[in-house]
Amino acid sequence: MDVVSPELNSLLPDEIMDTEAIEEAPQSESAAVQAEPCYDSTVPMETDVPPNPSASEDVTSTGNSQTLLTPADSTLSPSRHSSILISSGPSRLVTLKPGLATSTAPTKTTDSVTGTSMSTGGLQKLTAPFTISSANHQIILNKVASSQAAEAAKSVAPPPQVIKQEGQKLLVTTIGKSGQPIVLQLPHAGSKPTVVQTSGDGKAQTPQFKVVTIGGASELKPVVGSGGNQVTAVQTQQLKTIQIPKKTPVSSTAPIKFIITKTVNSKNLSPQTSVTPVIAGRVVTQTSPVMPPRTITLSEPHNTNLQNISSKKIAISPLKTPSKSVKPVQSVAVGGVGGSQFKTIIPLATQQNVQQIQVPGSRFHYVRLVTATTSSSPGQPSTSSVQTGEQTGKPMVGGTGAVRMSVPVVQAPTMKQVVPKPLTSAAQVVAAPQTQQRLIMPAIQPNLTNLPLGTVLAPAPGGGNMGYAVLPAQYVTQLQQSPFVTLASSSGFQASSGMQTQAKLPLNGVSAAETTTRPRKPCNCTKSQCLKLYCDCFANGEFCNMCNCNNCFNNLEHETERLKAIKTCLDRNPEAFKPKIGKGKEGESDRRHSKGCNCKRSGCLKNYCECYEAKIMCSSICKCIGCKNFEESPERKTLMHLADAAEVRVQQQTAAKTKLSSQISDLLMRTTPVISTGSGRLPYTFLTKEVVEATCECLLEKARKAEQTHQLTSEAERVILEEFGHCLMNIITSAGKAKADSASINC
DNA sequence: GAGTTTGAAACT
DNA sequence: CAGTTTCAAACTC
Repeated sequence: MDVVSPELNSLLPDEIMDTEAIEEAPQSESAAVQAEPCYDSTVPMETDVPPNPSASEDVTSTGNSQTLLTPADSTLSPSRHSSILISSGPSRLVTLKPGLATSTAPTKTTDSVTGTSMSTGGLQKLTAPFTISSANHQIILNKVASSQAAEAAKSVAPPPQVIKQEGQKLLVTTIGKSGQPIVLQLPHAGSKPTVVQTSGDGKAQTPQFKVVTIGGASELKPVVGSGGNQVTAVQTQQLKTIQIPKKTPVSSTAPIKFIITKTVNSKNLSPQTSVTPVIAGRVVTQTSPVMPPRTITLSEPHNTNLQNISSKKIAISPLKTPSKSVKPVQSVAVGGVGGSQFKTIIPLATQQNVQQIQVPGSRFHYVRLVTATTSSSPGQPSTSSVQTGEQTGKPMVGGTGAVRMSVPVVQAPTMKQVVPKPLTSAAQVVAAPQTQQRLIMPAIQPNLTNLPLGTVLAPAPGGGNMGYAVLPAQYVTQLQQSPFVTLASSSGFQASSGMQTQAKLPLNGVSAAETTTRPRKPCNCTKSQCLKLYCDCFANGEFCNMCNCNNCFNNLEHETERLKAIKTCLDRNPEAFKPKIGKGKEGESDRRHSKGCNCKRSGCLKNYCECYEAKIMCSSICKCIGCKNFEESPERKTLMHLADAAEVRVQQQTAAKTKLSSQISDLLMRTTPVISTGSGRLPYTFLTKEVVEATCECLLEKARKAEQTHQLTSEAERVILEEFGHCLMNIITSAGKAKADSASINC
């Protein structure tokens, strides 16, 4: 996953900036694209979004928090001049207005599909005409709730984001604010790519899956992320899903998605892409009277090399007038994709949600999904009412919740390349306040051309809770499997101290520490705000999670500060975020400290020493004094033996405890259900009330007989005691018998 | 748990 | 680049 943000552009060193993109990015708008109708109605997309029975129909919700996206024109006829403008109002309304496309987008819109939305009662109307302009290779998602918003979007355009990816399943989720359109730049076969292409050897292109989620209605931000994967098999379809969840709580959000299905003809290698709307998780097929898919042609090299993916670009930029100063354009080049893997996407349809996620064991421990959710409509179930479909746009309320979408994705062992490219040098200076991308970089590389997976767009300074996240499939999958994620996502995860507190909340009666796998130890920073390398969390590119730090800024709430801190660290040391323990020179140990230690008093045999802590020996680059951390060191060997012995001992103890606990539990489970009474008495407890009463009856009977026979008191006592003894024996015998029976039954 | 030690990071 | 300071983890009691 890569993160690119306008702010980051300004923060990152100059060397990472690709000036070529600056020059070429504006040209993409004028790129000519041949639009071809796509007749492939199949959508090879896997999603677990609950199908909406009336997906093709208007869906209404009682809250204003719902996002409505309805194409007025039910026919998404193939258009060669198509641009999609999706404008959403501050009330989480998503409207599609073709008119905006021509006015705000620097593209010519000759053919447009418009959609309208209605508000019923508490619902807000959504007039959602939109246009798909294939001529310009752009899909512009503009969020304009009102005329003012539309104007604002026109006048104040955030820096466009150009994302180029190759063979990478791309998932982009975002929750933008109003007035910020998102333009999806579709590369043209004949047009020059605005972004430097890193692959493409002329072979067949592998399928790509791009999912763009625009959460919330208040703001749309250009965000694009991607991950690169190697293509292992030829695929004939590519999916691009644009998901537009609203800024409403999960329970009331109806994500609107566009599934762009790319079909590559194996014969003529002419890629075709169809845009299919998905409402409330239901794909509106071509047969749908509401939103028939549109077909556009993607300009992609007809590569046959599966290992390389042709250049596909997605430019997400605000609608801005051409006269405006050019805003920075960021490009993401993605490596090849292949194989079959599912990428799970978690929509950001949460209320004012700042989600922090850490993936245990993953190189990138966090993925941030931020939503600028405003008020939510209480009582809006995910299965909101769906109105009958009409040709006009229809509001819909989709199930929010943890909408999960899985698309085939191939693992990408290789790094994808992110090449941020401002259109102009001045573009960097022009910090779009609307642009609230959020950057989350698990491990920030000094050179963005080699960003690791996990890059996330970050918001501009002063930005709200809007954000975008590009989630590699494997991480998202892990996220959903993580209890922590569930906890965070379900409770409006708060960053900073609140986040930490919340993360510690017990989960199902078990402490979070027991149920959540934490990638590392919690930090205890007090003065560094967790924004310096003193903080292990920060140094490892992680958010603080379940830490004990104070005044923590290493969270989503302080991404601006965090970005600055990252920039500062990178300025100071470009290798700051790279692993310290790496492979040494040839002939040396496979693992060694990149910088070496400087220990003076510890003899490098304590955890103060980073080499020793990493369980590696000091190397020639270490500047330690009195080092004892070398191969032949007797002290080291002794320590190693002691450590090994201690470890074995601990393991044995742990195993013994586990075994004992298991046995006890097993024993209880076996006996309790069978023998215990309804009152919950433990097994073998046969001195129940009934047994005691019966015993007493027996004793009293003996007493009565002794009295009737005028026996001596001593004789009566003897008889009664004997009877008591008999009773006890019966009890013991019965208990033993019952135990044996229960054991046999359970076994 | 409080205090000390240590060395990396940050600063000058 | 070197010396100093700051910082948080490791360690000791």
